Amino acid sequence: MVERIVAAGREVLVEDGYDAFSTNRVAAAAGVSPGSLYQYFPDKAAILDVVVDRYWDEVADKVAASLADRITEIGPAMMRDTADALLAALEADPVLLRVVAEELPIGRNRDRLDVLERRIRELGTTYLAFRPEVSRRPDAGVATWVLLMAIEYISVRWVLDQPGITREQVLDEVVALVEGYLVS
Amino acid sequence: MVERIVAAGREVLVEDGYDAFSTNRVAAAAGVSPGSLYQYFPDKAAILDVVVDRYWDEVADKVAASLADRITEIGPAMMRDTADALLAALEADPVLLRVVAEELPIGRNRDRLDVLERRIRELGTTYLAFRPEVSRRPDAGVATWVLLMAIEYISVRWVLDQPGITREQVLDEVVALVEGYLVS
Amino acid sequence: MVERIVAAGREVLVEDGYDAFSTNRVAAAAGVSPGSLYQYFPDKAAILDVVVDRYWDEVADKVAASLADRITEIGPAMMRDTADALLAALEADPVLLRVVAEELPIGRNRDRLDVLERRIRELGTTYLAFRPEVSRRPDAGVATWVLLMAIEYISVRWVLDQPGITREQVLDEVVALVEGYLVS
Amino acid sequence: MVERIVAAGREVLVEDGYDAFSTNRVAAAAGVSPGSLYQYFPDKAAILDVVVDRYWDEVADKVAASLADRITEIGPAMMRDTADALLAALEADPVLLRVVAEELPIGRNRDRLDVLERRIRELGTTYLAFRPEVSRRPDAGVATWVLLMAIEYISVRWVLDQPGITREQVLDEVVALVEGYLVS
DNA sequence: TATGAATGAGCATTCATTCAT
DNA sequence: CATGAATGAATGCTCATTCAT
Repeated sequence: MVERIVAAGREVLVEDGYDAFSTNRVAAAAGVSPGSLYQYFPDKAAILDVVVDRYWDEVADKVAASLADRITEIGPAMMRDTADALLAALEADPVLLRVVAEELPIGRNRDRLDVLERRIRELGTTYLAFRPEVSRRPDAGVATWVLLMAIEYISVRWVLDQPGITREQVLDEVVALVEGYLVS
Repeated sequence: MVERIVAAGREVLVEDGYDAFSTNRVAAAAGVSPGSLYQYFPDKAAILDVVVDRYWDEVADKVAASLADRITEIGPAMMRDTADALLAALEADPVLLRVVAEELPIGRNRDRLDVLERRIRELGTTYLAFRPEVSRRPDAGVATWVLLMAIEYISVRWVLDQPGITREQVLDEVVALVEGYLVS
Repeated sequence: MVERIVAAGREVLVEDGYDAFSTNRVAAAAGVSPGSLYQYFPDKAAILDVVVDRYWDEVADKVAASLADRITEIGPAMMRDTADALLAALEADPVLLRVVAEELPIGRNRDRLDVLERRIRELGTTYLAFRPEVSRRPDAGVATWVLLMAIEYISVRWVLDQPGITREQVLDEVVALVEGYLVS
Repeated sequence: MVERIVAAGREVLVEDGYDAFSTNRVAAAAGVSPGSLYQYFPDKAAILDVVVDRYWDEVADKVAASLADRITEIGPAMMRDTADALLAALEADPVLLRVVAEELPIGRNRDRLDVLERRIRELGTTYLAFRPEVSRRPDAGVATWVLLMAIEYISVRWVLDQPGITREQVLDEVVALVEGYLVS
């Protein structure tokens, strides 16, 4: 039932945008009565939270899967593949990405995103700490955060704004950005 | 009167968030009747637009002013000062920044931000085109876009999330990011 | 509940006139919340429509009932009884009649009235076609329309304006009008 | 100035209907400020009253003019010409007629119409009183009222509803109605 | 006189939430 | 558990009217 509701919520979001994300609408899409929603979720925001969480989890899982495949490698190729995986993950559902990234009152979702980011950050920090030859940056945690922000935003904006740059170019530039940063 | 309304709008936004930004609320804060709002603005969105425009204009003006002072210089120092100015501009009203960056249905503001970004992008593109020795990146337009996204988001997130990184560090890292990227 | 709302709507109309026919007013009179109105009616106009439809249906039913009783008869007596029935139907709620006939933006009701009129017109046309000896008028459809308009308006205005004419007189005159017209 | 306002009011009514008849709208159409309206009229309704009065006066004048030409004649021809004149007067501005007859909250205008009707009624009454051979109806006042209502409404509805009846037919039928009624 | 900015009560409508069934 | 009718506060916006200039 939770499944049904979450799926319906995502459907509404994708097909009609955040403005249409009303409890009645979601309930109707789920084929349940509005009252039933409140048996599984404390309020409307909670439903939205789960939908968005799921989305970011999907994205994270895809990137993580790619990362797992390349974890032994080091250097530009790994970076490129990771960025590629991120781009692919974001391109999988650009409509939902737009809603999530541009229509939502993000205050609510910030926390969840933070969790995700913290996870990646720890990963990167640990990685850089164990392979200090990769980076000349003084603080691995800081370096990871900086790169995380940069890559995240560049990827999202590229998918959403299509700023006249080819996919290959973005990947090249992201690699250059990371490499250049780490060695300086 | 337009002033009063815009000021009241900003006040409401800062003190109570976007959810409280209702016409009645703004009118009350301005000490006017709701009807008077419509003598100066076609609808609620128009008021919000002006408030947000003003905010980004303030930020842009501050960065531009700093840039004007350092225009002759080249290299890391200029970059650092510019990033510093941006950070300072964002730090001036972090509460409003949070509302503008996280609570607003950004669809509205995307256009405005695009304008701002396009302006900066042209500036950067031109600059890099005239001083090719500064950059090894193949496409000046692409390079500017990449750096713009990265610096913008890093700055905003640093101000909003205070991720346990000192101000000096962010500046150092931004400079490193830019320098490293351009030379690679 | 639909009943409650419609009854409340009629009440408001009768007691306070069309200007007071606001959703809040009707909801209050029905002892329901304004939101509940919209569970049963798409908008305010729909409520008004039903109230007015009901009224004209009542009038039509009363006249039809009288007509059914006298259908075998022919001539002045039937005409007089029918006019009597119409007058009685209109006199049943003169306050509502005034509101319906004089305060309403009739555009809405024109269509409904047209339906009613067309029904009667067909009746009359058929009747005259089958009993050509009753009328010398060349076109039964036209004759019915003419009489319909005349009787309708004379009756309504007599009830509403009370122009110093007795009830018996109006009936006499209506009969004379119809008889004289048909034989000339 | 009163002229300007009344003309503007009529213009608004004809061009945009009664819903658009707001003080601001009328003031704008008159090229005056809304405040100025209240120097010449106590309220919005008063403006509307004058506009509508003027309209009915125009109609009445035209009919009266026709009547004056034919006053010596007696019988069908006079009746026909008068009905013709009324039809012509109503056809002169069918848009305004529709607004006046169907969109207006007539309550206000009933009084004015009453005046007009009383005037005609007196005319008819006197006429019939002086030429008793014309009518067999017992009460000239009543007879005039009855005919007045019938002709008025038949004419208005014919112009507004165009019920598939030719102009010649209406005139024929109106004459038949009057003649038949008076001799019965 | 003429102005027009200001008013503010009022409107139709929505929707997250509740609770008796 | 599930329902869905009922809620009612809140919304964006209008417009007849006033009054200081």
